[in-house]
Amino acid sequence: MAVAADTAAVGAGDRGRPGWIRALTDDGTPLGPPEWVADLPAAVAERERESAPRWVWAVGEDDYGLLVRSGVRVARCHDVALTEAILLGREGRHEAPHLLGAAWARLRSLPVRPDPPRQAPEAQSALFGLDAAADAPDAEHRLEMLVDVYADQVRRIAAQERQAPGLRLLVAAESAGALVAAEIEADGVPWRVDVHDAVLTELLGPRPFGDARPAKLADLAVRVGEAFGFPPSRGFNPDSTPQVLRALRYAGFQISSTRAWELRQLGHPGVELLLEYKELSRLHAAHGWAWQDAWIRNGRFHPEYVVGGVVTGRWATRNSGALQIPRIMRRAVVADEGWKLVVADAGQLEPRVLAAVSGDVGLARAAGEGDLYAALAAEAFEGDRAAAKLGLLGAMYGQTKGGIGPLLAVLRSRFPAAMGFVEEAARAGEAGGMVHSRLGRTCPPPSRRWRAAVTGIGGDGADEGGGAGGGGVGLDGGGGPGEPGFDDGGPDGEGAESADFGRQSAQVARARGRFTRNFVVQASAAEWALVWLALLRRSLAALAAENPGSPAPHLAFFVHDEVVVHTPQELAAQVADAVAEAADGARLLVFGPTLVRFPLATAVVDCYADAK
DNA sequence: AGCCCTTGCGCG
DNA sequence: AAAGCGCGCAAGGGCT
Repeated sequence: MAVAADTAAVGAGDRGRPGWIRALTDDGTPLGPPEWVADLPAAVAERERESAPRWVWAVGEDDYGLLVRSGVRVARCHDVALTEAILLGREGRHEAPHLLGAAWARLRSLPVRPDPPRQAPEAQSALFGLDAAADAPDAEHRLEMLVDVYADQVRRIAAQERQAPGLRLLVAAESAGALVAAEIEADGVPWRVDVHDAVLTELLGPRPFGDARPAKLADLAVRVGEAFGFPPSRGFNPDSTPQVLRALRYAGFQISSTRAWELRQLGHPGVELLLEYKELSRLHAAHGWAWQDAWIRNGRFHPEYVVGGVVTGRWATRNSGALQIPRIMRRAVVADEGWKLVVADAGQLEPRVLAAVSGDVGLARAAGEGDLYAALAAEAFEGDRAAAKLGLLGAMYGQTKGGIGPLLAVLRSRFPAAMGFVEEAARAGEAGGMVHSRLGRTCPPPSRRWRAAVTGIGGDGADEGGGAGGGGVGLDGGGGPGEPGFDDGGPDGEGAESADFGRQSAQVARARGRFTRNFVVQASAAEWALVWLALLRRSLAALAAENPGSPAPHLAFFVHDEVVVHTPQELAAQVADAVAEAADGARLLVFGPTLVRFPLATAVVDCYADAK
């Protein structure tokens, strides 16, 4: 009487090993009673072999992480927490709690409590997105909650079919992203500690004891101090911005900051030393020996991704700075013996995405070429590629100064649909409205502070963006994305009357306009990349299945528009093909028929640093 | 000692 | 040549 289920909900038990499984139809209707299994990873692996259902779980980061650590991989999932965040975002409630407990409470019109804080990885399996309080429901009850919330999410997605037809794909891709993230975290980036050491030693001198400054930095610090007239005994610290500022002002320079580009204009002999110090100091602090101790285990760097951690849907990382690995440190990323790295970079991704989402035929034609900027330059900028690039980037970021005006004017006249698209998004943002990505991810609404600063009223009026259970919006103070710190226009209420209130409020409004202008592009680009990743993951699994005699290739790294696959050498060519096919598949799924292409710069290398 | 903010730079 | 999006992270420094 085995029923082949499309979908199966899964719940981890408190100790991680036992758990519950329940077969469902794809709309969440149970096909039978919950089934207790003594060894959850083994049971999941068995069902995966039998029917490869779409697994439903509360928090992929935890639930799938547990499975992966037990050596189990699955093909598909529905991640309730990530889905809830996307659905809440469409309601303008980005800050509302989104884990299973909160989602279920909202569904039942019960009081919604804040999401529990993240726990150490060892404790994660027990959490299941719920408070570990004394009244936390047992595993079987949690499975019921999971099934209820899943069915509700399926209904909510279906209800948005007209306004957001891409939502189903977005949820699938976001969930698949969580699979990729968990697998990369477990497999890790191949990282040669000896090479890392060699690079550090070459640049900084030998590893110092404790947290002493490495020799090269100590030496530079003294020389910088001397150059600016500090006797060595005074202990000049180039890491201290106020000290550097004082020194330079004392030397007669009018300088507003110690940013590198500003220092470079000074022409003081100490500046070069200072810049060298700053560069090396940063390398040491951010990716030096301490970082190595913390993050490299057994020749692998294990980053922690936060899927959908950025408002635009880009991934973030926790603690390791994985998305900011300095180019020079990529020399330490080396394939194992007999293996290769396939490194693929989707070049000029955002302008291509703009061409696709805006439906601008002229820009799409340029984006059908290998070098979009060159094509654009030939078409509208008399062959001046630099001008074409500057103009297009300026249009996507909302640049107004630096002589960009004429370039934007050319773009407006030649590519009205593309320019109209970003300018419409900017106007919506300035007016406090919401914008959406290609697949339906929604930008956050303006904060209370933003509205107060723009309208001059209602600094703390009724603000709850509707919705049961409200909870949690909490501190609205920091200024959200697109809302860089702005002053409240004066020490007290009379700011609203002051002469420059209008100017300030326009400035604040425009800042949000730049955010929404960029959101529609960056968020759509993130979706293309997510689908690319998901399709590639599927192809790699198929490739592994076709080559049982060979170890399996695996995704090793992902940064916004770039992937690294670690593969047995004999499969490298096929992996490179798979990467390209996935890119084209993502184009079709996300954008449908379009002239736009997403060409990749792909390299098969031993060392990441050799890819570019 | 620890919190919170600012600064500056790494990445895309 | 410098002002235009999204982030994470470390260090300094003011505060409690």
